[in-house]
Amino acid sequence: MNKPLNAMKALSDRNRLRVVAALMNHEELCACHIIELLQVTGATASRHMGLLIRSGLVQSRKAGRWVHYRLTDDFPAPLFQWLETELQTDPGIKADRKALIKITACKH
Amino acid sequence: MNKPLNAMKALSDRNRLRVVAALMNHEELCACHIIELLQVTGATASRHMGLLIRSGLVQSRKAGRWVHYRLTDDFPAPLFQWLETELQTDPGIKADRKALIKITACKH
DNA sequence: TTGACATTTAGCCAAATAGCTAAGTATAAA
DNA sequence: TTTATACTTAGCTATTTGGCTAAATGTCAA
Repeated sequence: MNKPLNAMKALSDRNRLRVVAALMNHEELCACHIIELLQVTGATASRHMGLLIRSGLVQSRKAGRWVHYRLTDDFPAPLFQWLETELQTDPGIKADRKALIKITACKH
Repeated sequence: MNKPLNAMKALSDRNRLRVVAALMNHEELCACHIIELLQVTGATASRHMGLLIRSGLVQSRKAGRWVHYRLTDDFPAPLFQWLETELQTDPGIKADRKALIKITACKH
């Protein structure tokens, strides 16, 4: 039961859940976007993303100095659907989405 | 995002995930069944069940000296579906299901 | 009412985890 | 080649969490 257990562990932290919610709306986000969104140090963001990658929910792509993250192609569909309905109306997530408009405005 | 976050936290522990998997197959389980399944003290089982209840995934029914647990009526359907597919073939869960046949044989 | 039993709560300890700073690695630009 | 930038890794600290034992609560039976 390690696969679902690791997925649950990955999503059991507020900041990681915020990142996944952001990636459900953004196809791809750069590390610096995530740092900006969560308001944590790069080191902290990097550790969260590493854990999400090891859980199999997120994948990364290195482009020059930048790393871009996205949900994996086989992100579990039922999980996606459930999160979508649960988070759609959440005030915190809505605030994040608003913030991301500005954050992603400067492209890399 | 507290509701999904608390659900994820509830399911991010191996023993609690095992209990939920068991309840997906059993309609209702007594505290003593869960103690027997997990091989932990009553106190530990009670704390896990309290957390599952506060997460909204499980409800309890007191019958005399015994407490029976079941999944809540509004256990998120997509989550149920995902867990079902993920856990169906899991060796640990299959072993639990086998063990539960004997454990639940003596009724309260 | 007393005693036995089922569960919960309180309190302790060890392990895990989220945050930080500082140091290391890798890439691009000067 | 040197410097600056983007990210990761290592190592530290504070907090959380899962296990236990012991004590408390609640219910049934004698």
